[in-house]
Amino acid sequence: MCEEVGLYTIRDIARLAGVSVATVSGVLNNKPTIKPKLVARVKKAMDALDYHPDHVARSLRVRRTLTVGIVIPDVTNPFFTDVIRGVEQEAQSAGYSVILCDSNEDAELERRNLAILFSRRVDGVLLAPTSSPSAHESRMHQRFPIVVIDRVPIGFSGPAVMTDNFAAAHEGTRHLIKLGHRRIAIITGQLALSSGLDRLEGFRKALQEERLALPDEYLQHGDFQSESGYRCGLDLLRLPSPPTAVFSCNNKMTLGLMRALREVHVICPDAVSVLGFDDFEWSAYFNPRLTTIAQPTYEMGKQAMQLLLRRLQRSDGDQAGTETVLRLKAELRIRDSTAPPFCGGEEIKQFVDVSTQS
Amino acid sequence: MCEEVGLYTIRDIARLAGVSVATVSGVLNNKPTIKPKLVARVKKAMDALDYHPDHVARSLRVRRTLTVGIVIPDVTNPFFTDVIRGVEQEAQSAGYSVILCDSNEDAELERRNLAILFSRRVDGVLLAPTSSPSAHESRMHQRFPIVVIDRVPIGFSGPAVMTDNFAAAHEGTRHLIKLGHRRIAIITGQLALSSGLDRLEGFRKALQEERLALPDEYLQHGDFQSESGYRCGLDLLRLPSPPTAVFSCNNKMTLGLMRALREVHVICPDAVSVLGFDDFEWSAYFNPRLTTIAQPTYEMGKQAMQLLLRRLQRSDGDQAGTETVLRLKAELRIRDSTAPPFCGGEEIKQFVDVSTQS
DNA sequence: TTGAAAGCGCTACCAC
DNA sequence: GTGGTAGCGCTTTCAA
Repeated sequence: MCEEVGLYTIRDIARLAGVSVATVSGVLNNKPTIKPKLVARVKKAMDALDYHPDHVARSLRVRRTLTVGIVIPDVTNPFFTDVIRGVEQEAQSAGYSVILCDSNEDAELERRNLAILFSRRVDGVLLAPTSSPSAHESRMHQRFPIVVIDRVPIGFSGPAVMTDNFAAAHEGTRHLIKLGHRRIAIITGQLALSSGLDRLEGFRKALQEERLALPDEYLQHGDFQSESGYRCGLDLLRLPSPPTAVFSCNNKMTLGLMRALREVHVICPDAVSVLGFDDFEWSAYFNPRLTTIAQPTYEMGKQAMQLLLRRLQRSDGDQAGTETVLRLKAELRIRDSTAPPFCGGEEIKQFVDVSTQS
Repeated sequence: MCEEVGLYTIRDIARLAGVSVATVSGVLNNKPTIKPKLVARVKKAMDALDYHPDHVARSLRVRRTLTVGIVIPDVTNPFFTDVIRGVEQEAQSAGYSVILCDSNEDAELERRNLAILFSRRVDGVLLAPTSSPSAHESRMHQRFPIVVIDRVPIGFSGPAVMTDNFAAAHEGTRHLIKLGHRRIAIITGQLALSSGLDRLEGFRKALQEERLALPDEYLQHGDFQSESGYRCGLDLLRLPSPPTAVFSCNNKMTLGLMRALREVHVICPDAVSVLGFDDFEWSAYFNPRLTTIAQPTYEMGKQAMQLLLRRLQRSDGDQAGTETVLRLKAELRIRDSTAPPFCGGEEIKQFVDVSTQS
């Protein structure tokens, strides 16, 4: 029946209020030059018809959509949903809407999503890129402001906000070392991504500072997916001389690693300590409770959106502006999955300060 | 410098290809009446300029945006992100984009989000409503097709897709009963939501079938938030005669419940069994591994989007159509958090068939 | 088969 | 201060 309920236009309002469309438009845009009396009349008419201005028409006219796109590899990963939440919050309060695109860790899909977003004339984009080196060379990057989050492809330059992965990994590794571990392994992410490389480098640095070796077989190349954590974990545990501690570079891989541990009946932290990158609501309920490096996810989303908004503000012109890169500080959350090594075949010596957190 | 890169219009293409704009438009819309030769020429011109048609202008003209909105109470809840993933997938392959709105469990925000989506002239909306009874009376529900997911407010009628909560709760509770539990408590969600009420009813039914009592103090009213699970859990555990099993009606509340258990040093499942509604990737890594009722989340998202798309297809006219309600089947995943009751002060008798799953 | 022109709902300019 | 009107980029008659 009332299918076309409420599809009124500015002209309907104008007619009902007995003014011109220009006046109605003025009211919509809070033009201060319109007499209060008219404003009231127009508003009354709007209320009467429950009028909601057509954002599409407006966008076409003013050449701004008040819309941003966010392209992420996996909506299902709690890391990204926390980020999204921050973005959403910030967007809403600035009057923006956000179009969500899941690129499914697929560079081609990412490219296509960016094209779609361009067609839809979003004002800007937040992008957590896939690892494909070619993706960021797309022409889309010239089309609208992009703020990269979490991870930048090696060689990319432009505005970005992420965790200070180097420092975080360094701190986490130091925690392991202070516990007394000497044989420490790492399961890395893609090294073509800053988040992958920086974490490895922070890890390396901490080892070097203590003159600890990193045998090739302790350096396992993962890809941030659960499966790789599992596979690498298995490889490590089956080594003739397995590590006494493992640093897993993201939440998914930690999951895989824990599965591997369970499968070969290696008890954590008794036989091997586990330090995971990424914290999540459930970390404290694991068996054992997971020691993690918590990224400031929500904050990351907020900051990224704010950064993007600032770019959009700036006269909509020179996007070339400053190439801001924000590095947010992570937080080490020590729980039960890390402990001093258990008679690991080697010297368990020196005072072990478990409570250290610095 | 090249700020305005690629903002070409259909006229630019027409000029370059030496045809009229109508022809270009025809090519864009795959009109079969255009000579292949011209099509080729136009396409070449498009490629040359890397032309991407303005979706905004198109939307204004054809009065369809190929956009849907999804309004959910919490992007951060893995239940919803799995749903979103299903929606996204289905939307992408149908050429739709999705605008994400987090209503933060706030009825007023939900209402506002719906209004914004209407202004943006989305073709339809997927809505996981808050519990406020008034929300679904909004005029917005007359404006565009809405498919409700997960939970419908009591009294709502319209297309919806959700889990068969009654059956799922019934099956889960039977599992507890078969393990030998007699003193079984429940922590419910909002009973003004179908998901809250139906789970309670399924639970009740299973109890009644076995002539088991449900004392008032075993019926704890939660609100699907972690905090309420914690509070209700504490109340239950401090009862003079505490239950030997607790059924928690969603993932967040289960989390709170586990926290309560830990806090009062009650061992699960030795002292009390826990059955949680909602499964997630991490359930199997909890201490203990959680027995859960897994909803078909991804499927729910897919089905909901498909249902919506079908509505949109149907001549864009009679939305009044059938009031389809899909009830998807859940799956009981038995793990370690449920076990036979431990000399709970009462008779532990009869044969206990732990492996049952029917 | 192709092209010219009207118009989607809004804003912004200019004339009153 | 207010109103008439051109035009944002596209689709879609209708005429040629």
